[in-house]
Amino acid sequence: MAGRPSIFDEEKVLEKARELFWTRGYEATSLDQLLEAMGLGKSSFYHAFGSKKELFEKIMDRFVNDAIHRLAADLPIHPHPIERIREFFRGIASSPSHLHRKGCFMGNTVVELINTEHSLSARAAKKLERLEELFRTYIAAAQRSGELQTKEDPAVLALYLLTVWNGLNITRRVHPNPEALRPLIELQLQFLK
Amino acid sequence: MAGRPSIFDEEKVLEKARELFWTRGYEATSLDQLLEAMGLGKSSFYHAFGSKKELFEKIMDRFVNDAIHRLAADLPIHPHPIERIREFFRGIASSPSHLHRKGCFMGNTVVELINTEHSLSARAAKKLERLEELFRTYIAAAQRSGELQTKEDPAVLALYLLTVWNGLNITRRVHPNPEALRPLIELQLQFLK
DNA sequence: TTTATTTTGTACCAATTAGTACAAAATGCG
DNA sequence: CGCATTTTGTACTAATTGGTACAAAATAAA
Repeated sequence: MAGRPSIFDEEKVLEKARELFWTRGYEATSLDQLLEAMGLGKSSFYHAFGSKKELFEKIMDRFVNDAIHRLAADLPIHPHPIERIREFFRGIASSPSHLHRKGCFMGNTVVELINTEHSLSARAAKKLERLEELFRTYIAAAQRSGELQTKEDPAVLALYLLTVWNGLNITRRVHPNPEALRPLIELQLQFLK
Repeated sequence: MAGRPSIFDEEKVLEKARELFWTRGYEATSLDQLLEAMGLGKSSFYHAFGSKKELFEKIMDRFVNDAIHRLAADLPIHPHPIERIREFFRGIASSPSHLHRKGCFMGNTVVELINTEHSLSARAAKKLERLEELFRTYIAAAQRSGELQTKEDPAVLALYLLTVWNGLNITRRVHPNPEALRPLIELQLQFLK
């Protein structure tokens, strides 16, 4: 227990790497771009993170998607969880355009890597399943509490919401304007009543 | 008007290339993989297609997404166009698993290249807009003919269907089984009445 | 059969890819 | 201090990336 102290703050350096991976994807993010953004030398990088792939895995596990994370944190303390879910989706419409272009980190990863780096794609898919589970849990609870009247199977409704999320994250790339997205989202949310 | 005859059938060779691009994506498909699959030498390749990027553009323009193409061909001759659209979506559930893994060529392209090869991503986005227009046209017609009772704005309904399509093409990667997809799709189609 | 035209095969290229080897530097502990 | 331990910087690799140069091959028309 001694050794030369490391210069970098792991938290900050991972954040920089995530930003790059999120916007450019896995393959299109080169090691040199990572090193530059993280402010690390090659030696420190490999010593600390092992490989590009391991770094990517670590980032997926740590941050998941910001949005998912925030939602998961908010739901248990919200008096009307379903309303919080509605806000989750409504927020998409008013996002700044650079967020439209980034879309969903996990969705992007599933799409990009499913036939080339399947283990990474599957790992991302599991995060999306966690989001789906989150939806299912709170939908079921809301049906019991009376916040939701619908008799639809919570599992199907949850999968529906996941698909809305996935769909919006492509559609918002095609139509990055709130005027198009807002009525679309309101329509989609009509199943949540 | 003379010259050495070319060995390859352009149609077949483009089909091979599309298959590769569709499953692996743009970046992850190397020139060597293309040459091998197409059965061409480098010289013939560059002479005939210019560059990897131009080839990709040509393929996008020519084939678009198979599914979109077939739908666009069927709709004008179908007695109940909306029912044809429903079948379009129901077909997803019963697709073989290799199609689940491929997803939508244009959706994949929008996602992969939006921050790295923006012109290609935008080109793909335009194809998706064509699909959206197709939906809008036939929804509006069905409202006039009485096949649809809903009073929802055809533009919003069309964007909704595009988003369902986009969403399913990610969700089907996470849940490639018909038992999960079928009730989901039926739920989503309830707006089409 | 020459000639213009087009396609093809081979060799080559500079740049970039992810990743390693290894010694020097910087610490805490005994 | 001196030593074990850890992190860092520099140099180096082997493989792969997309793309070019150029001459040989194969044709149709004159």
